[in-house]
Amino acid sequence: MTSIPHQYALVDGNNFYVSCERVFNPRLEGRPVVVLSNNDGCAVARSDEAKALGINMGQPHFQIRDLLKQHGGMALSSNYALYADMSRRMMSVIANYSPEQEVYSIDESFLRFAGFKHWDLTAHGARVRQQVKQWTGIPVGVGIGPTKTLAKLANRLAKRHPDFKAQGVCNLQDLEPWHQIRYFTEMDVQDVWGVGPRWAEKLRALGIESAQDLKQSDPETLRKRFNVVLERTIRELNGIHCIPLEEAPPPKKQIVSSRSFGQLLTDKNDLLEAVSTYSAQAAVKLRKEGQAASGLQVFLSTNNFNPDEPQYHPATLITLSSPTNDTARLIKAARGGLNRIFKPGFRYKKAGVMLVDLVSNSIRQGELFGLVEEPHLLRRGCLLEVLDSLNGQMGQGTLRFAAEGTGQPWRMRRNNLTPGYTTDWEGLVVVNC
DNA sequence: TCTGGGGTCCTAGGACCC
DNA sequence: TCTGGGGTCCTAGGACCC
Repeated sequence: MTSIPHQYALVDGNNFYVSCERVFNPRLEGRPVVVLSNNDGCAVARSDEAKALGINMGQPHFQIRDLLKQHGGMALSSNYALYADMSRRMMSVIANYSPEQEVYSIDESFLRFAGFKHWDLTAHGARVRQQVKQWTGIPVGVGIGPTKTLAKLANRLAKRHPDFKAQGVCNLQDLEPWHQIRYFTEMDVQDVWGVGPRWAEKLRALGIESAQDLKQSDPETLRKRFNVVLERTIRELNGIHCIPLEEAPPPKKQIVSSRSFGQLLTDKNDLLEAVSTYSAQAAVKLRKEGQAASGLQVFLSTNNFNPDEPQYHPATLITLSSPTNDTARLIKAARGGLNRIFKPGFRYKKAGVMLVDLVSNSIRQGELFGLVEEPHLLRRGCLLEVLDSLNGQMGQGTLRFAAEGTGQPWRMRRNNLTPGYTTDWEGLVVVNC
């Protein structure tokens, strides 16, 4: 190959949720801190100090409570409004460093560098890092490589390997081939993007244990034993571009809103309220996406973790007569579904609503027998717009449907929630001089 | 006592059609 | 005894990601 291929960077927030909290509460620095999942269930983000204590991703809160206490640590409820807003800020800073950006997740962004041949990309990466830190307070790691998979791998080195951790940037182009082989050989095959625990186990059984082993495997053979996804990963490890940059997120194919309850539920009315609330939440997402749903699935679940408990995990799909994004219609469908699957005598832990068969609002077909209702539909549309805009300004749930209930005994636990520092006037940090 | 939530893609196999 | 073949669509299950 004569020309230098395009390069990709992966910029990724370190311990993102914890870092967001630390920006506004310096007392969290230097201590083990975890951020908990919904319902304060398990650890979904950990500070370096918490990782050093051996706290794992997804570990239940009750298992680590004492350990944290002993070490002066903290467990915070997740403050999603804060993280989403900090993410938006971080992404907009990163966007200044390339015309092509993919926002891959709440804390990760790919950049593509085409026509940057004469640039020192390592220095460029260092500038991204410095500026994100200065402008948002979030520390990030930067990995650079000729494919997205390699950029991911480089990012992992940047964040974890002692040789790069201090600078926080790793550009694979800077490494001599023998050097690269060493790092790839040190890396467990499961740490390659696209290889999960199941496949790692199967691969190890075939003698493929490191990233280097996988890189040198035959893509055709492994495609037959696994699938085309793993074949692509192998090619990407070898610098062959297979996974494109997605600058605009493709339209969603399904929208899920589900939640474990703060307590086990037996009363059908509580479940009806919960399912109505989840439908309303899903409907908001649906309208933001500019889509309408043709189907709605309702599901219920008892507590999986308790083997002594009688288990019941029903689900049902309701097909709507025409695609809709109207909260009222979706709530009605969901309640109908719940009535179908609910059985008394079980203690329910979780419920959810899934919107499926989504179609774009703009190309949506009129209902065969619905023409008479057009003016009515227009009015509904206006009503929903007002609802969304009011809730957008005043906070979700300010205005809601009666079916969602007022007591909401099933609401999730969030016992240690920090303020909405950047999204709520009440949450503004006050500095006493 | 206490164990998250929201997505995507791929494949195999069955149903159905001609 | 003997019972086609090829194509498409749909679904469930399994894997992955954050």
